[in-house]
Amino acid sequence: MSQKTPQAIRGTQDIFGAEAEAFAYVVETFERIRKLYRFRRIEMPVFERTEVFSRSIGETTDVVSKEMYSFEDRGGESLTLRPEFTAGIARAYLTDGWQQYAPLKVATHGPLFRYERPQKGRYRQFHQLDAEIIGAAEPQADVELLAMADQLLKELGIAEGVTLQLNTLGDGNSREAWRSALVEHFAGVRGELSEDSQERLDKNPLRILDSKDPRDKVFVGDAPKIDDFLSAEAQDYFGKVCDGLGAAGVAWERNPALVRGLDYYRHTAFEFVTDRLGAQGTVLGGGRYDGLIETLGGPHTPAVGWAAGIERLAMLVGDKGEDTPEVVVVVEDDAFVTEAIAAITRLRSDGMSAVLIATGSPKKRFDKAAKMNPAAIAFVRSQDGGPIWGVREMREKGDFDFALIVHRTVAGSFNKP
RNA sequence: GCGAUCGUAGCUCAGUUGGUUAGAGCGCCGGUUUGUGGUACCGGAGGUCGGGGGUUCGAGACCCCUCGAUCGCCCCA
Repeated sequence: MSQKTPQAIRGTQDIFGAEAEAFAYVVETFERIRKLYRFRRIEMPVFERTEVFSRSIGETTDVVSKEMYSFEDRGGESLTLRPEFTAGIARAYLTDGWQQYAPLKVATHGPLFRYERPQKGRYRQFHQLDAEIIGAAEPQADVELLAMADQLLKELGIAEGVTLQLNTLGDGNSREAWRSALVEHFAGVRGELSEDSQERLDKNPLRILDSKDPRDKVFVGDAPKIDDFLSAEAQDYFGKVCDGLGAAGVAWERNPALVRGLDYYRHTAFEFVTDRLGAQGTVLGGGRYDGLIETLGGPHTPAVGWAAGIERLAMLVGDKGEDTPEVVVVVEDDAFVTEAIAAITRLRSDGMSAVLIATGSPKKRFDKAAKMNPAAIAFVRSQDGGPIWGVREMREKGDFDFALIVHRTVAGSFNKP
């Protein structure tokens, strides 16, 4: 290990080869699906004023104080690398006049940053797909978003082993009533809870529900259920979401312990989870955040959205492998490099992927060419002082004579022989 | 922030209870043979064994510190 080479920043990744192909495959599939559902593409800044995130998330949480990449710019302004998409999009909705397009369906993807300890499927710079519907209060919006997520996972070929867990947090009042009941329930057995959960009881009681500690699980089973606190409207809303999912053919299961840590979440909450990624099982998650836009100083605006970790999806997708070239052009005699460059240019213009090999001994050049497993190898050598082309077909490429096509192209002749 | 495991050539790894000039495969470079060519053979470059300190006659192996990686806890917008 050289002393002088700077190390990559902890939690960042250099993605290469088959992994990069899998990553691109995820993004390309998302782009295709998002158009099917008519979500409009947006590009967002990677950093915002810190308050965009701190106000929406809540000043007090650990999330804001410890887990954001915040820094001061030269003017003394506190800025933060985006830890999520939603807050920035909500800000743009207000500052860019996007309210005129409501209900607005938007999609984007890109890097996000969180100051966390890296582990499997978890990085400091990571990447997400994101889809939001802003200004739509009806349950159909939730359904459409979930149907899109479901189709995405299916088309990525990873739906097997991934399940949609669904819950409702109810409206503001339902949620509050449930929360107090939970606090009361757990406070009664406080001393028997894990240390972590005793702290959660004060800071974030809903989170006790998904504690991994067996000491807590004992009391989670008979904890109050949200269903007993839902208002008639909230119950009706959730019912319509469930019905819609049924109509859309989206399979799901109820998880009454699925919660959100932040107060602006209402009604629908969901996660697509797998057990194939160790401790980081959530592959796509989201919910309705009717309270968010108000925290940024906007009017009450219902909205719902989800985000999905690209590297987690890419891990499930598995190796996509890199394409092999269609043609490898081997320069056997260095006198004809120019001809080879002209020829490979024609190949590429005609839509064939091609690589040029012109280093090493002639023998090694052919070895290298063969190793790339191309459909054909084209080679130029000297004969009577001039260049002469040869083509060798390495594998079948359909019902046409690929070698002949390549030969015509490299030789610069498009006439019939 | 906490815990466990790990850190030997570009990559994947060997390296016996601490004992001579630290090895293999792949890759890379060169060559031989084959003379229209993927698989054979020979050779070469490349490592202060993550870094620092300590124990010892002697440390890649043992101890401490440090950095990094992996996985997990916390947190998860």
